[in-house]
Amino acid sequence: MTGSSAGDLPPPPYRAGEKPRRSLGREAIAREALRIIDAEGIDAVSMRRVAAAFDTGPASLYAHVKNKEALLRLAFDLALEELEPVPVAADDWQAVMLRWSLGVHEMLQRHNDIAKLTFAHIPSGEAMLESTERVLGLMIGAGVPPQVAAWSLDILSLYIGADAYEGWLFGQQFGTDDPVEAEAFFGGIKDYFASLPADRFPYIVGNVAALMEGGGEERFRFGLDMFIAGIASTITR
Amino acid sequence: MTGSSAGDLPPPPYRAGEKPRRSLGREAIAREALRIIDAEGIDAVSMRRVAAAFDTGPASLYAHVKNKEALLRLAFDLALEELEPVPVAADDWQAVMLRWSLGVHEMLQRHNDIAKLTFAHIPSGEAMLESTERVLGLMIGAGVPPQVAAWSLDILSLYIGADAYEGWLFGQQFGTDDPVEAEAFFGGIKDYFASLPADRFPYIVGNVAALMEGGGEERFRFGLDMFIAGIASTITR
DNA sequence: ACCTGAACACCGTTCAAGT
DNA sequence: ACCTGAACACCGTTCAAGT
Repeated sequence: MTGSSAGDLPPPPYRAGEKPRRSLGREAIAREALRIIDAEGIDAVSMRRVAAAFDTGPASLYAHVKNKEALLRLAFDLALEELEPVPVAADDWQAVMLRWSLGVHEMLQRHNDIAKLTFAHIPSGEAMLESTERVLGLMIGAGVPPQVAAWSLDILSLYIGADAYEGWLFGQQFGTDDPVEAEAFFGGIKDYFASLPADRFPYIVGNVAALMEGGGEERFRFGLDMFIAGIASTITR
Repeated sequence: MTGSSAGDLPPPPYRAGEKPRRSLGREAIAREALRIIDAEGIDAVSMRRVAAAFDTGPASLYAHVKNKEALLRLAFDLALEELEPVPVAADDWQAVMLRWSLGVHEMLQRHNDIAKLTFAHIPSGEAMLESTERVLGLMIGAGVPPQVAAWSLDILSLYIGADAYEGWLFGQQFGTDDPVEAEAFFGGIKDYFASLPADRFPYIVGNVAALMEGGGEERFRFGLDMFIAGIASTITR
């Protein structure tokens, strides 16, 4: 029997915490925050919990990020990097804009309530700047007045983020993604509208179906189409 | 000297806490929450602080409201009551819709970041139901397809709330309402855009002014006008 | 039904002290 | 520069006990 058989030896003390303790750093911290957002949403992110993933206390994070808000912004920037670049050679600006909008919307939906972080976020990442440049160029190239193009980009971003965030909130109001519960929730609202006195609220009562229809993707697409058509109408040839 | 001269008597003990201790109740609690929102914003509202205004502890509130979220919703409903009713006899639906939108936007701006509570809020108050009925009626009466009218109302509300919320957030990013600080903040962004390599980002660099112009009310109005025009274009006569 | 004190299980951030 | 334990000043919500 030699010392090389370590099977029944207690682990040496300096190896007790051997699990590959991840080292800190801006990106590692932001990535952990994004992981928590994906799993449980923004409210589940706390400095303590992020720090715990690195086997340390919350104070350690402050050497890398200014505060919690900055950490969440970094996590959002990571998510932005998932976006596919806008194709360079594309002439149909309306189709490009629609596809880009749907892509952003889908990305936001993949990350729980991350859309809440889109508000007042000024694009600074490389990828976002490039998308902005492309879409702006396509619009102006097609004859959209520059001021209209600039405002349209802002408003479009606002609409995409707001719709994604609202969609998440509605999802929260009936626990899980259970479609049965969703039906019960929206059905309850429908019944409420339908139960209003028809003499005082004829249009609401008479259009209950339309008011509840396609609360999700369909309504979003409708708004998108109408907005893009609105931009197109500003082109004077 | 009779007992009726109370000037030099110590206050009787049962009058020690005489200050007219406000009694609890759903509305009183919600009104206090709204007061705090107006003064310091939503994040300043805490169960403890609201309770303190009634000289009691946070547990007392739970006899009146389910939880903090419900309390904030009640506060928002109070703010909604400030809205002026949509005029009954009005034929120009586009003007009515524009005025109503601006009214809601202004109300939200009066209450700090209360716009954050507009997301996923289903109108239930008397006043809001009546506005919905009127605007819906005006649109449908003018020939807008019911489904378009219903979706448009949703999207319009989303846009109004999102813009107001984003406006508040931008206001936060430079401490107070100091226009000098605001100029420095937006000037910094402008300089950043202008400093990008012009060969890679020709459209951004070439349209810095348009990208920064009228970040506030002007851009909001533009989006509103375009959206209402979009609705109008769905009328087939 | 309404109200309360105390407790539970958390927060974000700062600070002095270490390396 | 980076990391840490401990502390500060808070949170929302629950619960047993009171009226």
